[in-house]
Amino acid sequence: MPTNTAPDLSAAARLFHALSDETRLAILEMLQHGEQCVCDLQSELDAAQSRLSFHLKVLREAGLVTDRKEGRWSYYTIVPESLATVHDLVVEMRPSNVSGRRRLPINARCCG
Amino acid sequence: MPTNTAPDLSAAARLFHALSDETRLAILEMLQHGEQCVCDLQSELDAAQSRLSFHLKVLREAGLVTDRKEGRWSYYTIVPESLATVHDLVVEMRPSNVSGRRRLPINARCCG
DNA sequence: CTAATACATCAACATTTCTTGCTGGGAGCC
DNA sequence: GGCTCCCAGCAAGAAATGTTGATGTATTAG
Repeated sequence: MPTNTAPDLSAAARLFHALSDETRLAILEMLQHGEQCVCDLQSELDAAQSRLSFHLKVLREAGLVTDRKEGRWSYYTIVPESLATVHDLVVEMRPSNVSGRRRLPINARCCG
Repeated sequence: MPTNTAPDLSAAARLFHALSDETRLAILEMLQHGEQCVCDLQSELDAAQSRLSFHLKVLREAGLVTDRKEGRWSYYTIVPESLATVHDLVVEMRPSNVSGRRRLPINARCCG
C-alpha cells in the first residue's frame, strides 16, 4: 500500500514548475495541434531560438514532451501520460477526496 | 465564443507557479484534512513561521487558499474552485481535446 | 567542398524566488 | 497596566530561473 497522500512532493513540484511559465504553456498549446519542430514554434511564438531550446529542455526533463529527430529537424510532442499524472495530482488535492475529513474542534488549543 | 485555447496564459502560469514548491504542496496536503491554523502547519511541517507566512501568502494571492481570522489565530482553507480551475487547465492541454488535430504534412518546408 | 539551416549548449548577466532573522501589531491572559 | 502568543511583513542575502548573444555540431542544398 503506497502512501496515498505524499507519493513524491518534489516530483509533483517539478511537474508544476515546468507548467509555471508562459512561454512553456504557449509551447504546449501549440503542441496540442500535433508535432511541431522548433523553428515553427520559434516563428509562431516570436521567441529567440536559444530561449525556446531552454524551455523545451525544461519541458523535456519534466517528461511533459518528447522529441524526435528527423533530418535536421527536431519534432516535439506532448506526452499525454505526463498530463494525466498532473491531472491525478490535482484531483488528489481536493479536500472532498479525503475520506475522514476532519473539522478541528473549535476550542482546541492550537499550539503547545 | 471565447478563445478556447488561450484564456490567459499568465493567469495559468501563476496558478501553476503557486503549486510548484514542495512546501506549498505540503501545506495543501495538510489542508485537505480541513482548516488549519498557521501554528499547526508550523509544527507539523517543521518550518519557520516567516517561511510559512511567505508561502501562505503565495497560495493566497494565487487564490488557492483563503484565511479566516478567529481570535489570535488564522485558519487557512483550500478554495476548491481554484483547484477546479487548475483541473480544467490541465484537461484543456490534452492533445485529444483539440478537435481538428493536425499532423504536419511530412515534407512541408519547415521555415521560410 | 562550401554555404546555409536547425538545433543544442555555454557563459554572462538580469530577474525572480526562497530563506532567515528581526520588528511590530492585534488578541487574550494575569 | 504588563505579558505572552499568533501571525504578517520587512530587509538582506542566497539560490534558482530566465534571457541574450555567441559557439559548435549535424544535416542538407548547391
